[in-house]
Amino acid sequence: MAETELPRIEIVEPLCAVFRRRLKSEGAKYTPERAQVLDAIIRTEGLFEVEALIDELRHSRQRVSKATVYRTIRLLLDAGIIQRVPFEGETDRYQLVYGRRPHDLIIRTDTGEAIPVTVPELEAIRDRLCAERGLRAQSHRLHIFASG
Amino acid sequence: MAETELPRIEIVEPLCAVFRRRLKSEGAKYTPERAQVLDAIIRTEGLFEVEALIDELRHSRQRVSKATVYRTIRLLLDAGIIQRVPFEGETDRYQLVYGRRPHDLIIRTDTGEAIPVTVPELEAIRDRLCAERGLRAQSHRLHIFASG
DNA sequence: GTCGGTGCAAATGCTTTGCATTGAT
DNA sequence: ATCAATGCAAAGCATTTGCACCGAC
Repeated sequence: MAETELPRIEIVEPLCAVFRRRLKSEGAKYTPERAQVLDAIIRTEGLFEVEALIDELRHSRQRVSKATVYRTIRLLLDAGIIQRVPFEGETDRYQLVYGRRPHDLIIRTDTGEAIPVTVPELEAIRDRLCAERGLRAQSHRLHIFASG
Repeated sequence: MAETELPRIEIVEPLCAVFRRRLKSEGAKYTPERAQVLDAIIRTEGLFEVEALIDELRHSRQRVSKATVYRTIRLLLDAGIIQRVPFEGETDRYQLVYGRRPHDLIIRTDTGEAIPVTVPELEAIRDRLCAERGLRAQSHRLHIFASG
């Protein structure tokens, strides 16, 4: 399952099914609120902030409270479906990662826009650097700051 | 000035002088409290958290209030002497960067230790990625998470 | 005496939590 | 009935800010 090709792999199974299965496996429920949160995230391009998500959901048919949004985000993190992307000083953003390569980012310093990119050779580099020091690489994060 | 050799350049001038000059240039003062904060940071190995810095300073001869620590950190950031390193979910850490190459880091998830590394080929990669999109790369940051 | 700097305590803003209620099986 | 999920409001934290006081030039 997953994690094979380059920029983005074929997702053979809808994300909501992945999430539902995950929840079921730990005795939790796939509720309308949780579905609503996941849907809103899937509709998102690139990074999102929790506040934007909450706004988005405010106008959705199934109202979802702020507390539930935060709780669902934690579940999605634990499930490996989304990933937190820390920003300096600013509030954390999140992005979908399930079935995708972990994103590297180009962040435009003029517009603030974050452009996901994939740098395949980075994994070899990082593994080598860690191996040289007797460590095992777990993940990495590359932020490139640029302007137009 | 500075910014030349690889892992770390010779610093011809003490950091406190750099800071003092910077402050003077904007009509601000190099106070004992600010000196104390900078000293504590210099004594630090690698990354530090604000809370640890405050603790450290609590036992120093010149007491420094929490507010002043935060205010001084902002000044040091603006001066390019330290850099904020965001961590997922956790509170931000900081590190000295003045007179050093922008660090790439291996961060040990087991011990919290931050190991500066330099990945020369990264600059070519980042320039290429930006050029492909009509952008100009300014800087980058690579954090590799690993454990022993 | 004018300015900036400091410490304190209060305020802020994001996130989490306690608790009573609700809903599904 | 049981067990988890929800919404709300309150609590928690790290950080920032307002303000009165202090010290250097």
